[in-house]
Amino acid sequence: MQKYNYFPGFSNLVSFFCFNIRFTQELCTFALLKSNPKQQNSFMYRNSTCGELRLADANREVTLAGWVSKIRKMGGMTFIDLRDRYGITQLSFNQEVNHDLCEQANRLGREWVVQVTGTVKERSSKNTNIPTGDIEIIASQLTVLNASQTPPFTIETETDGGDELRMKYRYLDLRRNVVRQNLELRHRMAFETRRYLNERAFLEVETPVLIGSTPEGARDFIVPSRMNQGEFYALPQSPQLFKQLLMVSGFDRYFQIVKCFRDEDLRADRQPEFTQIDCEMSFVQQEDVLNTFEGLTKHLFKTIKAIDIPDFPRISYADAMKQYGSDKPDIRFGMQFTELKELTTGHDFAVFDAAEYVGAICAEGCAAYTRKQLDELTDFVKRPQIGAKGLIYVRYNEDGTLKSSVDKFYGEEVLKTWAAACHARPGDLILMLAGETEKTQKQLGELRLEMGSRLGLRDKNNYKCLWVVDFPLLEKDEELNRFFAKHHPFTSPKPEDIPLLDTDPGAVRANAYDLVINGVEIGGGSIRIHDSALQQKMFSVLGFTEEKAQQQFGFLMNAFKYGAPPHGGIAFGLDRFVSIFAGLDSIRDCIAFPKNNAGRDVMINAPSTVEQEQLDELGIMLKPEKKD
RNA sequence: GGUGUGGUAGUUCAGUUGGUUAGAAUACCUGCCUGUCACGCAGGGGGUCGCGGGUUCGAGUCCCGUCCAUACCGCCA
Repeated sequence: MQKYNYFPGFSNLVSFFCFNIRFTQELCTFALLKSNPKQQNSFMYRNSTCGELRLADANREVTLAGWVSKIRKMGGMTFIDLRDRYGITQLSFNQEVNHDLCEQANRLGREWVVQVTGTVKERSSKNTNIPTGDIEIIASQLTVLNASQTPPFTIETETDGGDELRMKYRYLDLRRNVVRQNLELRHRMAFETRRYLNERAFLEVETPVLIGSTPEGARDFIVPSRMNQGEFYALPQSPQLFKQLLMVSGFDRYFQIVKCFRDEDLRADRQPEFTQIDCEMSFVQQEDVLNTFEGLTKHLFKTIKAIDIPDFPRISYADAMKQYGSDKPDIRFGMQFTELKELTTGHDFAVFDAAEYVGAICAEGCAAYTRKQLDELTDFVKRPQIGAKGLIYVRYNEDGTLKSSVDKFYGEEVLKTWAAACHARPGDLILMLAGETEKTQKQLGELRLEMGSRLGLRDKNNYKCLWVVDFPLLEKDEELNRFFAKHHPFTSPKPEDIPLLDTDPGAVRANAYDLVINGVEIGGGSIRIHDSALQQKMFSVLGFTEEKAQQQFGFLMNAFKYGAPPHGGIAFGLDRFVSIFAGLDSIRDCIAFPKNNAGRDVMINAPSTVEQEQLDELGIMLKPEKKD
């Protein structure tokens, strides 16, 4: 319903033009605005943006273009908030000064695209909430570039739209300040990453997106090949093999900000296509990689958020599991585990006596927790997702007395030894879980995070970085009774652990490392195997036959025969990195067009069925739908 | 594949023990208003209560199924 067509016959031409101009401008403005905002003056639709005019510009005649954000009709006067990417500028129309123009302004609607020419004037009543609040434009000419339907939700910072609707109309959602700012942050982080790596002689090299499928790791997205019927490409889960080949080629320092694909179920922090800052270096050891990318991380914190981060602490995988029950500990707060197995056995309490592991955390100042709060915590750990059988607590009261849920079995003297082991003080609450070691540590880790949240110890603006090192090389799948690579099959074992490959593969540690920020795994990498014999050995431990290994990774092992340098690398998840910087709970908010929980793009409705003709060309026949 | 939460006006939500014509705010439309900036005031339109079945004299409300959304578990080298 276009009430006013100001350009009958011309509107298509105009919008085509408009698009081209805007597009060119988008590419230039970021750099231009920094150096000299006035350089934009020569563009055809506008000579200023809605964010730049100030009191100093008073009496200038300017032309702006943008979207009608709000109209306030006062009777004889009308005010319009005109919005573009750079901000909001108030347009002022006065019936006494220009009756027809004011009438024209009154007929505009939200989100109409207009061009306005007028004079910058100091406001008689200023708005201190916006940067342009000291001035307004006394309009002399108004052109409607395009009308708009009423948007399905308000395009404001505090929108009334829910997530589902915002995703369906993502192009409108992206007009909102908060969402656009997330993408601007993403741009700056990618830009600073390129600057930092470029200054250190890294080359950005593009690697193919249509590659072959490999059995290890996540499920591949598969692309049928028309020219090779019955055969399929796969989309890369990472450019892993190619970046290693680039090292063999002598590129020495490679990086790429690159889309990667994994056909697995989604989460708030997992999308089927995501972006990695993918890096590889030659002639380096673990220490070199950690220093280089600790430097990158510090550079980003410094340049983007103006925060100086001290040197990152390091923790071994084994210690992380023992102290935090997680391979990505949130070290914004302490509350490390205390093992109490020895102090709990021999008191006829069957649960503890039978348990392989008894662990405790000490929640400072929580001794006064009510029955209800303790029940909530018990329910929390008993949820199927966590799966603990129950929760034992010990209150260390302010008066120094101790009270526990297992008083029947343990006297106060024993409880005191627990409290001492946990470094608990009067006023603290000790929470205990028992059971099989690995499982219980993970459960206790979840409880620790929950307590950290409840106690407000996980401040989004407090950043704690951590290297987790010495990951195990292999992980045993108990069901299949075989080993899988924990990182990937090209990760090198620690030299001193190589003999264990034959005797105790599960105990072999890898030259692998993860960067963890505030309990989020931001990046991970390893020093690779560069010796074809060791690589062959690795494949055999992983249960590949020689033929199978040759078939899947033959090109890599062949390449290693032609002078592969020692090399290693790392990959950062850009989406997660940005969402940590932006304080977001979900990576979707820093992705322009994300997928929903079911892997759908609800805006363009993908995935979708294809024409029979397309299937025929590919030689693909669909299975009939299952009928039960 | 599993568990939890949700689905009511364009939108965000409320809706009591199952009981009269399903409400609020906001958005939208109309009128009034010359300094608003969350403008204000008056009025108006707007509903297949996700869908299907069942229980009941009677279902937005209870039961079963199903679809959609979302968080998590499995999965994610």
